[in-house]
Amino acid sequence: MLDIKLFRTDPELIRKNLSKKFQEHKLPLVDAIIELDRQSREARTRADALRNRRNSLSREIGAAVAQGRNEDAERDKAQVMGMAKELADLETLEETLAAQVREKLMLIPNIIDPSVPIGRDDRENVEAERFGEPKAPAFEVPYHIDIMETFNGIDLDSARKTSGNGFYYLCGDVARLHSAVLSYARDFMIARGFTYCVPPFMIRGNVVSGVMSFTEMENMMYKIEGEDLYLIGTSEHSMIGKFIDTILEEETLPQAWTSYSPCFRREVGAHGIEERGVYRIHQFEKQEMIVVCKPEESPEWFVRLYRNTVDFFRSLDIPVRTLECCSGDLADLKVKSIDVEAWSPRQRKYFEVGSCSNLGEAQARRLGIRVRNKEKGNYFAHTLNNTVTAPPRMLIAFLENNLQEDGSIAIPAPLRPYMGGQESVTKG
RNA sequence: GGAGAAGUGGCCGAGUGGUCGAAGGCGGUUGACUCGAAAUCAACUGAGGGGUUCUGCUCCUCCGUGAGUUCAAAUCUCACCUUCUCCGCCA
Repeated sequence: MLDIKLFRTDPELIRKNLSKKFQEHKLPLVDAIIELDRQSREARTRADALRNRRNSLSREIGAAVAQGRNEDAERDKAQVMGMAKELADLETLEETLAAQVREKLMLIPNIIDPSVPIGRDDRENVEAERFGEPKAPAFEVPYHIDIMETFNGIDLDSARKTSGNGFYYLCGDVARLHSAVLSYARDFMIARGFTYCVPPFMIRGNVVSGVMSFTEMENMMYKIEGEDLYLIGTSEHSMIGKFIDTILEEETLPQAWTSYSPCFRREVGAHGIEERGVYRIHQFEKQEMIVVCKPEESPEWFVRLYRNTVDFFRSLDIPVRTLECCSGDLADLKVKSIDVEAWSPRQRKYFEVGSCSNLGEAQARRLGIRVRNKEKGNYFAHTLNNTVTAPPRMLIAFLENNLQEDGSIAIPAPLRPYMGGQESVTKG
């Protein structure tokens, strides 16, 4: 969501940005917004004048009544009532116009960072950097579910029976690996100065509609029957929601949080739930990071955030690369976004394990997350978020990359304390 | 689940129809005093928006949300939302 003032001062910037994002069909909206805003202000100015007149007359009536000048009071009352209709009509107009402006404003994408590569869709995303040599073992790497099954580590049949497709039972060492990865990720982020947080796993409807669009809400969120509560799709929802309609003291910034939560996603209209696998599922767990900071610091934080994920995966000996999201693939709210992808020795390609986004002030503007500043006036904070790791999916990369020829799984040193000191997991 | 109470500025808290955007206190900023932001004293200190001859002036809106009564609503009426306390139940 952009500042309406930008439409008054620099509409050309908005138009160019639309072209970069291949959303030329929204160009007429810009002129529509400018015109509606003009009408809106005009209505407001006229209504303000009438309200001013009404207020001063009301004060006079008060004084007249107090002094027993009833004729004066009655005369002024008649005057106020005489303009009541006009004012009521104007106020309706004000509301209608303001709502129209807001509605259209929501459709205009955020101004993207100059560094974002121009492209139409995800096929034009650009590889930025590789970390670690992609592994190509001499032996065949099985499908991740098959690897898990050799350890009796997954039971999808039972999960389908109890919960349906898109759920899983993780068992034994695989379940322990899952928890170990999360615990390690938590400590990894704490060591880097982030504050650990376990947030609510359900949030109210008004928070949901604040943090995402209506279609996103329909496609992602599970609603609790009979309650105004939704299961979170990521802890970012509760973590950012925590700041809704607050004015932060400047010295409390930056706020760097790492949060844990289960995540629930309906995945309607997405790519569907994977039949056999834990790549895309209805329920998973995730260690997340979010940052609320001053505008001038957000580009620097963006780099720090995705580097955390890269370093985390590298510490587990998993090769990764970063993929720059191109202009056309970038969600409307985002200024810049980069995916972290892990290497799959089985598929011999990288696949997404995390996504880092800088939302600029767009999210903060929408949610009313401001920073107090007496000299310059209060301003909107910048918000960012990034995945540390989401284990069911990251386990795919973990198992494939650490699989030994004898079928055992090597446990990289940093993870061993969380696995009872084991150096490897073997078939039992 | 049952009963009761309450929602006011960064925080606490007064305010039951007109000069109330709102007493008082805390916190904060600035100044005086001082070796010293320890104490004391003084001034200032909510948010959003419009207009403008623009770093000033001015106007409008906001006291949980929405509707209503009235010339006029923080204050009266109705509905809703939320929170708290006690009892019951339970990890």
